[in-house]
Amino acid sequence: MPTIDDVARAAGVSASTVSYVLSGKRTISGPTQERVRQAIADLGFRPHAGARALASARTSVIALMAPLRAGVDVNVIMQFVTGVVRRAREFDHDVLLLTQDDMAGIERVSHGSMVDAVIVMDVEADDERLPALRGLKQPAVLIGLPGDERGLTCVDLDFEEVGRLALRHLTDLGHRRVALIGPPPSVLERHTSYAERMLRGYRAQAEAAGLEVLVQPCEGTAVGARAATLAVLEAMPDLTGVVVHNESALPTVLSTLRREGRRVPDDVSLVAVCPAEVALSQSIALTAIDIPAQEIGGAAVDLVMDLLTPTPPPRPGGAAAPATAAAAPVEGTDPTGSPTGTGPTRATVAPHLFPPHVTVRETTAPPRRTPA
Amino acid sequence: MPTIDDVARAAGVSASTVSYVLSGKRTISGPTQERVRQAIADLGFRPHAGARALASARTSVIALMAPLRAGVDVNVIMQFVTGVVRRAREFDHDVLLLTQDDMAGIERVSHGSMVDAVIVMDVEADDERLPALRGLKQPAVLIGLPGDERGLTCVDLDFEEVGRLALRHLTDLGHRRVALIGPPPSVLERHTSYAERMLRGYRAQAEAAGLEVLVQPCEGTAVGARAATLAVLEAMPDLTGVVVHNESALPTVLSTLRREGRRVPDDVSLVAVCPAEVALSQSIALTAIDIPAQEIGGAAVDLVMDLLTPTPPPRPGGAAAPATAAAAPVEGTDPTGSPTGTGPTRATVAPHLFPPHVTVRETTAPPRRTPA
DNA sequence: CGCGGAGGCCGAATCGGTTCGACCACGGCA
DNA sequence: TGCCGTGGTCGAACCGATTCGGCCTCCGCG
Repeated sequence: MPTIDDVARAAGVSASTVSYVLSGKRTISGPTQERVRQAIADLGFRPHAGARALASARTSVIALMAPLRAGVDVNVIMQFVTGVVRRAREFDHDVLLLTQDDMAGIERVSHGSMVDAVIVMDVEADDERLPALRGLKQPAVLIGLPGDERGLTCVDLDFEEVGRLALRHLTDLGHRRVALIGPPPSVLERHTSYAERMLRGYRAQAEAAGLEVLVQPCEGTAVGARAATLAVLEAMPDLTGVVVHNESALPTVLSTLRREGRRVPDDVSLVAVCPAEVALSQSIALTAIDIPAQEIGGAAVDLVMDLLTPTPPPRPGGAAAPATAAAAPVEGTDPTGSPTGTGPTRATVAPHLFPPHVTVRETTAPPRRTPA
Repeated sequence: MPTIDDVARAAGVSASTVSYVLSGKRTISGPTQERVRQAIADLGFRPHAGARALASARTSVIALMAPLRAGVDVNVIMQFVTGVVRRAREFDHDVLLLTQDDMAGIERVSHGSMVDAVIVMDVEADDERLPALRGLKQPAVLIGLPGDERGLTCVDLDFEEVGRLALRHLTDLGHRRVALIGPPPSVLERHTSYAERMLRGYRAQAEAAGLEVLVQPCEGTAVGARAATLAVLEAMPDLTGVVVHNESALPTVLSTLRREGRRVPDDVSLVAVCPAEVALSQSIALTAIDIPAQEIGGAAVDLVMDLLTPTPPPRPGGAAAPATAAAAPVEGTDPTGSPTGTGPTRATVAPHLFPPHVTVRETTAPPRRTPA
């Protein structure tokens, strides 16, 4: 493994010059750059990550805490994960994967200076990790929305709106007898952020519309899903619409409805809340509010990068911000160029929420008029 | 962030003493150790990972290449991943996640000295990454079995035996008309190691038993699985047994059989090849050859640690090997204490193959006598 | 009583980069 | 012609650990 000194020698320059060629932090003449780059290529030089981290206090690694908790669909988790990894790579960063949901992992990699930042998934309403996260020397970004997000940066789909929208789509079609098949009890008991928010929005919308609300938690197993579907059918025999917020249950919900003689969408309309891939891999293409998991993961990385770039001193005659290329959702403060001063250390920016959309596929239709 | 010097000062010793207390590589007196540990606790000292990597040439990080390829079930991948992460943590190591399947990622982290070793998943029969892997300065462990594993360390379930065993279980029960619903075409076209090996074993066993072999590739989607099931039923209407080696297809295969009037296991027996969790979360508990994905992932880490511990010079009067606590499968050369000399740099050790077992649950039974 | 050896600790070199201050040469301007 | 500014490069300090050689002390033994 050649070192920077080897490169310097080969190029006939000093080590610092090589470093500056690499980082671009000082101007180096064209010919010199050329020689240096050539030497780097010839020798196959790759800077030693540890040495770099030691000297620059930057590791080019971000930690991703993706706890595999009971009740959360692995497919969805992996969507987030790949979104994060992909986007991180575009910023020349790697991802250290933490799967334990305790704080110890975070503290270890943080205090040990193994990472530049932390992204945390599966946030709960009153997450115990919050205070520790706030105390980190590295910035932290949450995927999800805890009850108190002060001092933290958050990004997620706007699940409250998801709840409203899902129901509204059905009522707009004319459905009045609707049930929600939700996440597993364990997820709710944990007060998982997305589940509670979705539920809140759904309930609010239902009450506003004067509908009876029927909410049925549901295990992700086949038997659990079957039981939940039957329970809903029994509690509301005249139901014509279902919202399903539970990826693992979808196949069984679908087949159970069928077995019970309810055709989809003729007899009952179904709108799912899940990633598009999941909606499309079912026995029938699901009308759904797609969870853009990959995008959200990517957005989390964008936020990390924002937090990592030293706040550009707000000089008015600005060469633009160094192109973080953040395709941020339309929300919160304007991504580029803060309107006025940078504000109180950007700690109070609004959470970045992606607006949800209904994608109509093959499982929703107006209720049949006959029973009316 | 306190440094080792701060600790040394607080404890009234030199920095090297602190280091030796931490590493245990030299004897330090009891009282001194006590003072040092106290100082560490008081200050909340955590060694700087970069500095440590620089000085010791060890990062305590291992790279895991887990490409998310079309056709491989995410649940299974994640089982491996968590197995790796968990076991790595037991050895005080962290995991850097690579999801691209190109070699660039590996080379980057390897040459940059970001990791101590590499674990590679989803190996193909003639994997193009092999030569590069052999050239790495860090050890590499494959989960899977390429055609030519010389110079590489491999671990996996013995999928050839899986193929034989699955079929044998059915024939032992008396079934003679059996079909295999396999992985998606894309997986086979890539010559994915596990798929080909399973198929080979299955074919061999079928021929040995003089059975007609019917193999049906199958997409992981609901429509794909339905199509595959119907195809098999049409090609072999009198079939009484199915082997399914395709996690994502299982729910639909099951429901399709049912819809076609074939009761499981009364009319047709089904044995799956999948992780136990998957077998148990179906509408009926599947008789299956469980893929111990977590264990295999853990075993990969064990192998990494073996490769990482400097080969204990084979002195006969041995204090035992430093307890890597490897629960290795019963295979290959004896894990501890090589029978004779350490052999040619352990490059030629046999691949570590886990022996498969059939776990009988509720989907297999003898064929009904009536049609005979 | 003297010597050898082991136990326990320290000092300094080292790992491989980054970064700041300084230096040099050259061009423009007065 | 002299001075200043600037673009381009170098040298050296520094980041925070690990590790090797050496030194001192104390004990045991002859």
